[in-house]
Amino acid sequence: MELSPTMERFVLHWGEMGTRWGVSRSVAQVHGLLYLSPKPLTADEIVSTLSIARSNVSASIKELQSWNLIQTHHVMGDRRDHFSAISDPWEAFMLIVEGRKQREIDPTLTTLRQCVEASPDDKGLSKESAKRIEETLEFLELLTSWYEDVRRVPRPLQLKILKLGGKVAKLLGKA
Amino acid sequence: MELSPTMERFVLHWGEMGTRWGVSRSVAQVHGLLYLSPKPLTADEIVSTLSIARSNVSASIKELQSWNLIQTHHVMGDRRDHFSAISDPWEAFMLIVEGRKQREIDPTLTTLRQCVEASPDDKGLSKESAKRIEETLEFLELLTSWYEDVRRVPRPLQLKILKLGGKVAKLLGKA
DNA sequence: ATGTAATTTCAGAAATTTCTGAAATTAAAG
DNA sequence: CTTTAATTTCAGAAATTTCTGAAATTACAT
Repeated sequence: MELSPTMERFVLHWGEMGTRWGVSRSVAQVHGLLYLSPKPLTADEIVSTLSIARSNVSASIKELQSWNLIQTHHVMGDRRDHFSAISDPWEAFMLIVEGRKQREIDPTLTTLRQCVEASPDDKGLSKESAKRIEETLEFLELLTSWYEDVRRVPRPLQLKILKLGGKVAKLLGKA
Repeated sequence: MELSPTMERFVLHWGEMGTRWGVSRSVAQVHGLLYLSPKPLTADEIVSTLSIARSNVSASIKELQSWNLIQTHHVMGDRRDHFSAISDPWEAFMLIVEGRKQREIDPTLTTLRQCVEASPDDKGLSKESAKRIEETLEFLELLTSWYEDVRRVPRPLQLKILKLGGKVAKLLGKA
C-alpha cells in the first residue's frame, strides 16, 4: 500500500485530529488509512505504509476494534487478518459518539449522581454549588436521553432531519 | 475557598474529563472550580484551593477566556481580577462546541477541500479513495450546516426540541 | 508433535504535554 | 517618579503518554 500525496495528506491530518480528540496519532492514522483503503489491509501492510512498529499497529487495531470502527476479513489460503474500516461517514460518526458516551459521559453521570446524593450531608457545600451540580446533571441527562432517542431513529430519517436543519425549528416553533 | 468533599469530587472528575477532551487537567479544574463557586474568585484563591502554581492558573484562565467560558469582574478598592464561569450548562456546552468547531472541524474542512481539489491530479489515488474523501467532506459540511442552523435558533426553542427527542422523528416522519 | 507464521505482551525509550518557579513585565498607588 | 501589587512569560523539570523492539504466546500447517 503506497500512499498517494492526497492519501498521505488525509492520513496525516486524521492523525493530528486524533490527538486532539483523545486517541493517539497512530490509532487515528491506522483508522484513516483503513478508512481510505479500497481493500482490506493486513497489519504488515499498515506497518510498511505508515512506518510504525508492528506492535503499535496491533495495539491500534485492538483500540479501533473496541470502538467497532473496523472489521476483520479472512482470505482463502491466507492466515493473516485483513482489516477494513466502516466506510459510511455517518455510521462511523455515530460509533464514535457512542464510544465517547460510554467512556466519558456515563462515568460523569455516575459521578454527578453521587455528588447530588451526597450534597445534603455536605455541610461545607453551599446551596448555590449544590444547585449548580444538580442542573448540570439534569442537563447531561436531557442530552443523553435526546441522544438515545435519536440513535434509535432509522438512518434515512436521521439524515432527513439533519438536512432540514434550522427548518425543524420553524416547523416545531408553532407546534 | 475551601473545597467541600462534594466540590472536590466534582472538580477532580471535571479535571480528569478535561484530559480526555483535549484540555489539560489544570484548565478543566479551574473551570470546574469557577463553575461551582457561588462568587467570583481571584487567581490567588484558585491557587490555594487547587494547589497549583500561580503561573499555571494564569495560563488556564487565558485558555478559558479563549473559549469564552469565563468572565472577569472588578471589585471596588481591589485591583485584582475576579473570575467567574458561565453558569448555564446549556450555554457552556454550546461555547465548548463552538470552540471545538473552530479549532478542529474548520481546519479539517479546509484539509478535506484541499484533498478533493487535488484528487484529479493525483495519479496514485484510487477512485474509491477519492470518493471516500468527498463523502467525508459532504458529511462534515452537512453536519456543520446543521450546527450553524441550530446555533441560531432561540434558546427556549432549542430546549423544546431537545426535550422532544425522538418525537421529532415521529412528527417529521410523515412530513 | 513439531515447526513456522502471525500476533500480542510488556519493559523501557522516546516524545510530548503539562507544570513549576524565577524573572520580567505591566499597571496601579503613593 | 518610585514603590509595590498583580500578572505574564518562559526555560527547564516533572509527569504522562506514546511508541518501539525483543520476547512470549497463540494458532495454524505439515
